[in-house]
Amino acid sequence: MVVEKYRDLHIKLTPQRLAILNYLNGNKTHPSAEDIFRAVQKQFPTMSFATVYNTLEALKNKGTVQELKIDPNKKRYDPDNTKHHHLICHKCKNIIDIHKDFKLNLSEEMTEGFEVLGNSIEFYGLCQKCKKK
Amino acid sequence: MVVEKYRDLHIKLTPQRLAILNYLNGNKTHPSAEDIFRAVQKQFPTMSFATVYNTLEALKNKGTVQELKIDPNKKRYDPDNTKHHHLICHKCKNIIDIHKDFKLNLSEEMTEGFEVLGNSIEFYGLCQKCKKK
DNA sequence: CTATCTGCAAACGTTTTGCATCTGT
DNA sequence: ACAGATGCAAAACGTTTGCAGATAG
Repeated sequence: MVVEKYRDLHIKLTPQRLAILNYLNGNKTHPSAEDIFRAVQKQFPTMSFATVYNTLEALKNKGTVQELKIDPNKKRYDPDNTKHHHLICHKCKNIIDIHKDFKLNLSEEMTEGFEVLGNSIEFYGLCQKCKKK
Repeated sequence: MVVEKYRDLHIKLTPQRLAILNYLNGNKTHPSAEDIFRAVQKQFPTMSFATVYNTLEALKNKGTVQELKIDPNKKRYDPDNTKHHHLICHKCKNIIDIHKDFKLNLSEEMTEGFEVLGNSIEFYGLCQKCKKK
């Protein structure tokens, strides 16, 4: 059952939260808060944005969901917490995941004393559909 | 003189725009619209945000300035239009430029028909100051 | 039982817009 | 001369917050 799966998050599993978790589970569309809101609202007509953001905040803190900075106009969320990158279509803004580990070494002189802990790559291009037009 | 430098942008060079261009010229701080507004307001007390955004829009279209998606809360702008990446401090959000070209090849099967045109890398870490604390 | 969550509405910070006036080319 | 820029205020947009009532653990 679904509930079992999320027990170890140690957050209160309200029906609304379970609906959000189910919507996110395996979701590769990198939805915005509004996408999530709209999807869950079908099941819970009284659903509010406060609950969506509250839940996303909790999931971020647990490391279950990642906030993406890919879209300058709104935050988007990614339930895939394995290390991966993104390939984004310039035109339609569609995003696909790139599961590949790149070795990106920076020389000391470039980092100005920074301790480098991670990286995230955005690839840009045109998806098949947009290329044809 | 400064004006000469920007003639070939073929946009109207108003005093306000020249002030913005001067502020951006060689600027490595990746300023937000408000940073720009505040800086230019000192010279032009009647300066408005509309003018800042309008000018940034024009410069984006000319490829002179790049809009950064690094900060989820506000857009930041980068007048360096050479190919480079960014290293960002998790704590203080300070950004430094990384001028290095990485070869990032993606296999056909990964790109799902996308035509890959470019990439942008964000490195994350802790800057010297924040590391000490 | 109580710490936490929900839903509503109001507040917030950033960005965009409409419009009358002004100005660079 | 006139296309396009300015400045102001209002509106739009995504996100956050305060709070009273509800509920999971």
